[in-house]
Amino acid sequence: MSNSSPPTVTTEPIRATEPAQAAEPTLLYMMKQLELAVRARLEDIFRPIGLTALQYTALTVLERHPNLSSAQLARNSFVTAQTMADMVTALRDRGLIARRRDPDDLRRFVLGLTDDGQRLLDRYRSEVSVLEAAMLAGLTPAQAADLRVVVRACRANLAPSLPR
Amino acid sequence: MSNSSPPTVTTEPIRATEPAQAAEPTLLYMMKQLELAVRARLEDIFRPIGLTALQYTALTVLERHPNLSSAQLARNSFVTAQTMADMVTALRDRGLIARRRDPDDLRRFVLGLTDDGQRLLDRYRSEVSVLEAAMLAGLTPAQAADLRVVVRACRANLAPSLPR
DNA sequence: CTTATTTCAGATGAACTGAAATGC
DNA sequence: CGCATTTCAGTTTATCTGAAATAA
Repeated sequence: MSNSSPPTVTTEPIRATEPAQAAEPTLLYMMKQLELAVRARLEDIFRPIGLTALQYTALTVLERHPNLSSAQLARNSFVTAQTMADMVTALRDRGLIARRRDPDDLRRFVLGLTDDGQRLLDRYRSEVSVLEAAMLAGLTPAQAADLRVVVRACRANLAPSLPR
Repeated sequence: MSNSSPPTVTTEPIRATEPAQAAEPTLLYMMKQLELAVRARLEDIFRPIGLTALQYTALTVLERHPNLSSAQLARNSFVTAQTMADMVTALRDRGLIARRRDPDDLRRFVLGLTDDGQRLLDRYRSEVSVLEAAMLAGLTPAQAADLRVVVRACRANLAPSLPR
């Protein structure tokens, strides 16, 4: 899609008034902005090796929870099973993950990191930690610890079905 | 793209080991999960009226900061100017925002909510507040207040160029 | 019989890059 | 001149919906 409507020089319909109230953004908005900033930094880190932030995230999930199926991973990431299937294919083609049939449920393929995948995570762990540290700069250790607890609680409130 | 490689029943390359360590997700990951959950809820709220979460967010930004240009709005949202131009067109076509030339810089069009746009925000404000409250359920008022402060600090650390 | 998982196929929309016109 | 903003044009890529095969 491209832009369409003519360059009408509208003069009236805009609400003229300036910063009426002090303009405090909602917490939801600030969190979204923060997530966007984090994601941009993560993309910067992984762009050189052609990995998206979502793919990197999937690898870290598989590190903590091996033997998930692609469908489970999809629910975890709020995407459809078909979308995750494509991402799993990409990561398998790069040799970062592999899969085998679940002996207990022959419909499922369970996923896991390959040695290459594990090495990749090991190689970038410190760089990601540096990013996290940069984000938390200036906070007291207590504030940082509290942030973990509170974010976990918020996540549980809104997505109780998610593991952990 | 669709899936390609043959259904190779891989048996070996998977690292067999189970939950080696206690598997504590990184703070970055938990925040991403939380943001995904929030966004899914926002999409649920605004899907009935055909508004994306990004579009709604743009409206709230214009409410707090009238007279931004499309390019400024783009930088705020971490998208290109072209992408934001399309979104601005969509919102103008729906009559939710309008624009006029900036008298001080004739290259720019400054944006603002129309009365319809303002009414839409007013109509949904309580629903979004309910979502925010649901997210914060079970937290003490002090924890919730601290979350604001800490998120703002984190955002400033990673995106110092952003307004506020 | 119903449901979950995977896979194939196609459609859509949201984002991008490149380039031009205009004005600072 | 260089830079910012807007706009036009085309492309890519990620996501979706729909449907089928297999197995619980």
